[in-house]
Amino acid sequence: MKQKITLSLEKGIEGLEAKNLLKSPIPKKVPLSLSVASQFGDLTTNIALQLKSEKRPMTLANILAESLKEVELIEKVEVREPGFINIFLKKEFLYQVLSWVLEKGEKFGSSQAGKGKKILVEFVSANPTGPLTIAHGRQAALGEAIAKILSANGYQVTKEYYLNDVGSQIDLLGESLLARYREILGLPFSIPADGYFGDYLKTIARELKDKYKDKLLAKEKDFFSHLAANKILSEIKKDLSDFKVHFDSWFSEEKLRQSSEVKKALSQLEEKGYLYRRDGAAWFKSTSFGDEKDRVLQKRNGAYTYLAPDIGYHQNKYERGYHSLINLFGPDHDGYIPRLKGALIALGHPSHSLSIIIVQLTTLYQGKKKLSMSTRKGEFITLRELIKEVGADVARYFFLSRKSQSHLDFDLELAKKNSSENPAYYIQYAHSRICSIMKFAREKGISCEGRIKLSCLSSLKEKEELNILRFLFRFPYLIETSGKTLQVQPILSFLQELAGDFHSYYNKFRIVTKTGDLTRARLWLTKGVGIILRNGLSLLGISAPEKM
RNA sequence: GCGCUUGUGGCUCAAUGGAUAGAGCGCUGGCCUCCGGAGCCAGUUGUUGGGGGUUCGAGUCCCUCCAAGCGCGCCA
Repeated sequence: MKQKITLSLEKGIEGLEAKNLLKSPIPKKVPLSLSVASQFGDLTTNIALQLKSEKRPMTLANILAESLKEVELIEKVEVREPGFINIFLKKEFLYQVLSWVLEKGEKFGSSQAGKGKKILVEFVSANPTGPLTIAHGRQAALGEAIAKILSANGYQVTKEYYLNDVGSQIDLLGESLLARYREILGLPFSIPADGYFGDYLKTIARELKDKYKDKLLAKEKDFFSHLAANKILSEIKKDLSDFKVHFDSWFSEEKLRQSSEVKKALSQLEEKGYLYRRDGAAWFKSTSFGDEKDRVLQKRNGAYTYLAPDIGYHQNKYERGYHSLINLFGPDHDGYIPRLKGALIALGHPSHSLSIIIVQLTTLYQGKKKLSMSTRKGEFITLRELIKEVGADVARYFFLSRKSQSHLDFDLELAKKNSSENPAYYIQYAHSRICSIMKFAREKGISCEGRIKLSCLSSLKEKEELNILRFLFRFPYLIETSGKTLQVQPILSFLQELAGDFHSYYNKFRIVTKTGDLTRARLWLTKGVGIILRNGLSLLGISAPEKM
């Protein structure tokens, strides 16, 4: 539909050009967007305001509007000051949309726009040195939703977790566990100053004592590192699975380092002249790419810095056939972006092929009280505790209710409330209400299965009904936009609005009436809303319960 | 000091550069003999942190100041 209108607008513009009314070249794209309010029609274009001409925008708009009148399914075209062209679609078109929704069901809103292009989404990637925190939870919720949205747009998406299972943090973890082990055996112990003090290591130490007594004291430090990391990793996997987040791939830094990939990437950088040696260390010339200073890749003692294997890792992503990479990082990594991106550009990858989404921190509140967190000190609310307190759906709702680059204040007290004060249930309630209506109708012997009769839908005349139909029309465009902007939050707002309009509609009109055709039409409408709510919630990873 | 992010009713948040800045919570008053009251309806609450600029049009873009969070290692 949009295409048809765009086409005839383009024709109209060519017409203007032919009459020499334009001062600027014809724009490549004609902007056509969904109207912000129903009084402005269904679709809107501001093209007349964009064109440079001797004539007033209003004059141009009126000429262009004429060219649209021919298009089928357009009810009317209005031109409003200062030069908007508002397009009203025929009711028949909206009925058609509803029948598409019912026909396509859970596929409605999906498209093949991505043409199966391979995309890799990397997120969470928390070091296996402690339990997942709520900050990771926010990333998990967001990453999962982005992956689902991209899939719905026809991309072939892989979700990957980069596992920093080697390096100084892991060494510290091992030392910390050894210390706890000695502690529990009644031996003198000391935890490294920048080690891990959380109680979870005590728990592991206790298990070791119960199983092996003091026999492990002879083991190397590495033994404890591996043991602790593996143990914690399996907890992390369990937490994610409880949060309904599933990774397709776990990429081990240790295996990466064992391979020659890191070395290879560094020598490629050297070939291209972006690597030099100074003070016995190997430096990457990241200042060539806007970084504030050059960065060390290989230390004087021969060990890699964090950046080196990370370059190798990203190079490896490209080599695996992904030409579009999306990374979710915490805000503590934002200064890190120029050097990573710089390295990838140096290796010949286009700068737009890597999108980095910074997911800001979450501050947890207990009512008015702020709860502080630090993994190393062992003071934090874990993701597990959060899910236990409020449930996965509510946690997701709050995580996704703000755009990713904003700080999130998470009020535990509000989230725990099982009542109308908790906004998380609003959409779900609409969905279960719909299921309940459908059940009621079935029990009355009214069936709305089978083919939809478009003639029957013409009973939908109320402005509330037409308004809801417009929502259904907007849904596929919403998914499309979301796939481009990688913004998840607008989907939540949309569902919230749709649920709200449906609640109002329900209170004002009866769905199941005495008139057969009207009842069937309204049930179809109700069913359609249910499908959209379900599809939308599913993209967000929130369940759509039939009963609550 | 430098960089990134944020600043919108009492609170938590919306608003592809677009038309009258919207929701929820809170507060006040109403709504089930009938499809789920975790809902609905009405009312209340705004100099979009301050100041300049670009634009037909700015909460949105640019400059500047203020405030908050985070980051500025041969840590990861």
